[in-house]
Amino acid sequence: MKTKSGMTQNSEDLRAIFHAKRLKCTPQRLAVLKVLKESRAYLSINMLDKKVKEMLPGTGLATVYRALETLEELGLVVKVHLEDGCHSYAVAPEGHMHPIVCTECSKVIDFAECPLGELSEKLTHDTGIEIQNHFLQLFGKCRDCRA
Amino acid sequence: MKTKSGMTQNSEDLRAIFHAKRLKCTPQRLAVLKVLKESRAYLSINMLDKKVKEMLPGTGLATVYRALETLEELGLVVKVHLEDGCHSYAVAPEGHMHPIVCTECSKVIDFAECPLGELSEKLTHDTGIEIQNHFLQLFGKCRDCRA
DNA sequence: CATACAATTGAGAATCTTTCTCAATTGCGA
DNA sequence: TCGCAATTGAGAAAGATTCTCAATTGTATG
Repeated sequence: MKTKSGMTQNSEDLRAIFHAKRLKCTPQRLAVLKVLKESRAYLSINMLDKKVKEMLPGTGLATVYRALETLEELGLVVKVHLEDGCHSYAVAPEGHMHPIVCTECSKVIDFAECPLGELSEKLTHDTGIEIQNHFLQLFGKCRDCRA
Repeated sequence: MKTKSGMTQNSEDLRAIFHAKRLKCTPQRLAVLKVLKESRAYLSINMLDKKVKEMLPGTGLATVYRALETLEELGLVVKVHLEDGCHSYAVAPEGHMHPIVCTECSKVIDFAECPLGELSEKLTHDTGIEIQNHFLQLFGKCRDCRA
């Protein structure tokens, strides 16, 4: 009952998401998503590639790239920018949320209290710029890593 | 009188900034900074390279990369992440500010009303994560580009 | 102002990272 | 089950970034 809006999609939900856009539900795409879901952290392309190959041997690097692109278009995965300028990927949070990334262990905690709704309106009014989008990430050290 | 804390450093200020870290004040580094200051917009490496070569013919691409790295360390320049995942560079704003990037013309407007100070404290308290840093950018369409 | 030295530079090679190509394979609708 | 369009693997290609090294150039020092 709650699957469609809840934390995780089951395989049927996923299948529907793919088919709605005439995309195939392939083991490679599922593997990439599964790896990200299981890790609960940002993963670089190389780490992803490594873990996907463990889960589904033979998967090519190009396929990992392509799967990420597809999953991003479907809103299932987000690309993130790390402080050093590199890219990584994570499962997309539900609803409008922003991630807190632990700088030690790369774990991700999403938070929903986005302070930008009202600020955007104010800025649009003050500056004449029509705010369309924003990108926000926090970096910190999680409880475990502080011990 | 206000140069040291105001909008722009004059050449003497700059010289001091370099020398404080035993770095040379070279025409190449100055050119990269000048191009960024004059453009008032995010510039990709290639655009920077092009404009720097116009200002100081013979400057190599590697030097542009190295200058950006140095200027970033000095806090004079910031690396930014665009929506498509590419990197660009801009002059660092004074104080704690965040940029609004016009998605049409790449112009940058900095704003100072960072809503994250109090939110960070709240999150640290609620989640146990010690927030160290954050990254925030807004995207929108500026007045000129809406006409 | 001349000198010496360490930092910096230019050019191209080397090393990633990401995309593209194309034949072979595989989901999936009919 | 069949046929077709979408997808994949592998490697080539393209792009982005860093490295190497000899030559050059700021700058502190005298």
